[in-house]
Amino acid sequence: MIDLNLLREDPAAIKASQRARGAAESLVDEAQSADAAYRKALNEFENLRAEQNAHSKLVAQAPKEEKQALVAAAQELSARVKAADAAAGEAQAALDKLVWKIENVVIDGVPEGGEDDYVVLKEVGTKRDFGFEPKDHVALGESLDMIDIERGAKISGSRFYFLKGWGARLELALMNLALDQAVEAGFTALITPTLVRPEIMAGTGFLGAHADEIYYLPADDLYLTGTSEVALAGYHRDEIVDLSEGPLRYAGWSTCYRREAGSHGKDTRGILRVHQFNKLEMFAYIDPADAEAEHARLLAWQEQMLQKCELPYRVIDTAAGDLGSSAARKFDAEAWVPSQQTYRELTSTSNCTTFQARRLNVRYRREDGKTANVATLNGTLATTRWLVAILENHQQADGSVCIPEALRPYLGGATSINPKN
RNA sequence: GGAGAAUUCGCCUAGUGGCCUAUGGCGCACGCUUGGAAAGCGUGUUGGGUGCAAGCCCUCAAGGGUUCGAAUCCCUUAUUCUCCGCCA
Repeated sequence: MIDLNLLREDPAAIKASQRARGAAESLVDEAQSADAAYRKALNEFENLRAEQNAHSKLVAQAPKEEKQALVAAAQELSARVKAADAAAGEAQAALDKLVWKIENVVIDGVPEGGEDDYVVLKEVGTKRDFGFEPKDHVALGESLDMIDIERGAKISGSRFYFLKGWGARLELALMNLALDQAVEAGFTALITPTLVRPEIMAGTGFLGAHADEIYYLPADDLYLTGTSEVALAGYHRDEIVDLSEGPLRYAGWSTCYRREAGSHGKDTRGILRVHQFNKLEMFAYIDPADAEAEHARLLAWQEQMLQKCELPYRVIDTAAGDLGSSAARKFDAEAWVPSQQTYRELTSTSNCTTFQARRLNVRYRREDGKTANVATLNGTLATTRWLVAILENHQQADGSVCIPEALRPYLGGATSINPKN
């Protein structure tokens, strides 16, 4: 949620952000008056409560014969306190409802507009001139016996698959390469729960507009997470974390589950868009003043991984309207996919500033001893989707796939994956 | 799945309806003492809300309830532990 102080002091900034996102500006005015009403109601309740507390002391100390009269007065006061309490509670609920609808305030420089209004920040690497008709990852996965989509569908339905042989090994190699890089950079490795309680799902903002993207287990009232970000963000919920030795950085590995409810007919071929995949996610808790610098670092680590996998890619600055509600800025790195002659997202990194931490109540102690909300940031370091780009970009004319050097130590030193016959 | 016990400040702990504006210890911080340290002594030490401020309000796992008044009584939920049962 947004900072209420900002709502009081600089509502114009929030309005500008809402405008850039194409979201309702009127929410800001509504929230402001709800805030004023809440504070008024709270004040009335607190004054009455103070009166009641004082009166209660009189009752306790009064001699027996006076007690009855005092209690009678207290009863009447008690009723008024109860009413004021209820009114304040309602005012707060009304305020919360409005405030929760306001999305994070975008950072200056984020392009305005929607999905197609991104700005390309850079293009790195060269797209290969194959000199032959490159196969797509489905054909490669099949001929190299790495990806079995048919049997995936037989077992679990569409958008499921088996990774087999070199496919399974390549996936684990990729995850291990990413994990080792993260650990070397100072991240703490975490394997996270993938089933979480409703309040964690809601707290991380995933139960909002995209609730139908999420698998839910009604018998247990648990949600399957679409990213370990959920568990990583919830990890320090209701805590005052120690940032005196620098930011807390976690590298969370988990399987991710997504219903892909809104994408029927989109990317139906192959493993580009699937219901279940693995992901290594970076997550940082940091002093808000350092958040933008950390965002740049996360992006740099992502680029490092892409370069280790020897993939041509570009980096885009996502437009305001295409940001998640928690993100104040988002960079995506997209790898070139030869069979589609287009760039496809392999990583995404969001700076959530204090928005997510405020909702999850994660704070740190500042140098002046006061507590304040931390900033949280997240970013992908590897996912199953990377296999698509790796297979397609490194395929050879003879149908084999050359293994990027950085991955070889994780694959017993193998240099290429070859067809059986 | 069944039965029982527990949850109080970073940690341990006192507390069975008004004197709890929550006890004591450990730890931590600051001060005194010291050549310096330890010990000792003293002071401080949960967070949050609201207000220009003084202050006031909330916070004893969470949420409800009873009561003029709840850490304390009742209900629900969560978590932990013990025992029994079941089990890949």
